[in-house]
Amino acid sequence: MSDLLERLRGRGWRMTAQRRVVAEVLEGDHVHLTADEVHARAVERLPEISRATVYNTLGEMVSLGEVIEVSTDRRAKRYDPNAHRPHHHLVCGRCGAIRDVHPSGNPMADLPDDERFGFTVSDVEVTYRGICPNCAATA
Amino acid sequence: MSDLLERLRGRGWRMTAQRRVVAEVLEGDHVHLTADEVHARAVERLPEISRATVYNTLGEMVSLGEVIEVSTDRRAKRYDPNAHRPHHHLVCGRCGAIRDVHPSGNPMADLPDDERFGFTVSDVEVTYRGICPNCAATA
DNA sequence: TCCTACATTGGACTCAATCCAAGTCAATTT
DNA sequence: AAATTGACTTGGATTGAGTCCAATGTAGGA
Repeated sequence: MSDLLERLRGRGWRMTAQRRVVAEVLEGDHVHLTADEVHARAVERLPEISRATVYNTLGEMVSLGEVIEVSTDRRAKRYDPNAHRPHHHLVCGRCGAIRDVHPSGNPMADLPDDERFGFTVSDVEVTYRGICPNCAATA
Repeated sequence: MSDLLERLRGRGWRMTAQRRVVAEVLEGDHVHLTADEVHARAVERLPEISRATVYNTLGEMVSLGEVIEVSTDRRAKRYDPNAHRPHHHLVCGRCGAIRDVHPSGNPMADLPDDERFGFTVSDVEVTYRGICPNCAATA
């Protein structure tokens, strides 16, 4: 069931009720919750969990590489448990909805040496922006 | 001289000392200043200019399409006057330095229809991340 | 020159996130 | 099973970036 939880346990992560609940809340595909949304859902299962703990826990999952931090706009960061398969994001500019996408092509290979300015380039992030069908209907 | 200033004037933009100074501060290539940095430099020329005005003015230049807002991390937004030529960004994860880059390839064409989820996709942003030579030396 | 619609100001406010010192607890040790 | 202890949690204060707003100033047209 809890894929993420299993992965975390497998890393010898110290388990607490709070951490378990946060991990459970993050299960699923196309899940991109903000810290506040995670907190709201966590509170349903564990009423006394604090915001600080949610922030701490999410931050650690990110450090462990089991969750990806997605910052597509100036609003709150979103947390994506889909860390096992490389992917990019498609974002609705109106409501902020996010979908995981897997474009063809290899943008890393598209950056010529003479445009690297001596940087050690380690990562590329591609963000597609547009309007989701839902917002388009409510234009 | 001031390319940006000319473009803005040409659009019938009401000119004030504050707006002129902000436009002047933004001249150049690979310029990616934060609002606060723009304010600091503007104050040197016009001591009484306020932060609010810098924010307002930058915001308007962005609406006019003459300046691009670059938000590559959770730190302050940066403002890029290079709005005439499409480009992407290479960012140093350590110090936040930014370079404009022009990768080959067309990421827009790389997103298959069945991965668009009904969105009207209007834009793609590619962000390369790494470490700049300067930070690499000071490892 | 006068007028007025638009621009500027600075201080209060918001929102997301981080910090911190005190209290709590999971897991190891005895 | 109890003691131990270093890691985890808490909530309130704080930070940082940015926005808002009512009062004041001014560019540019008549």
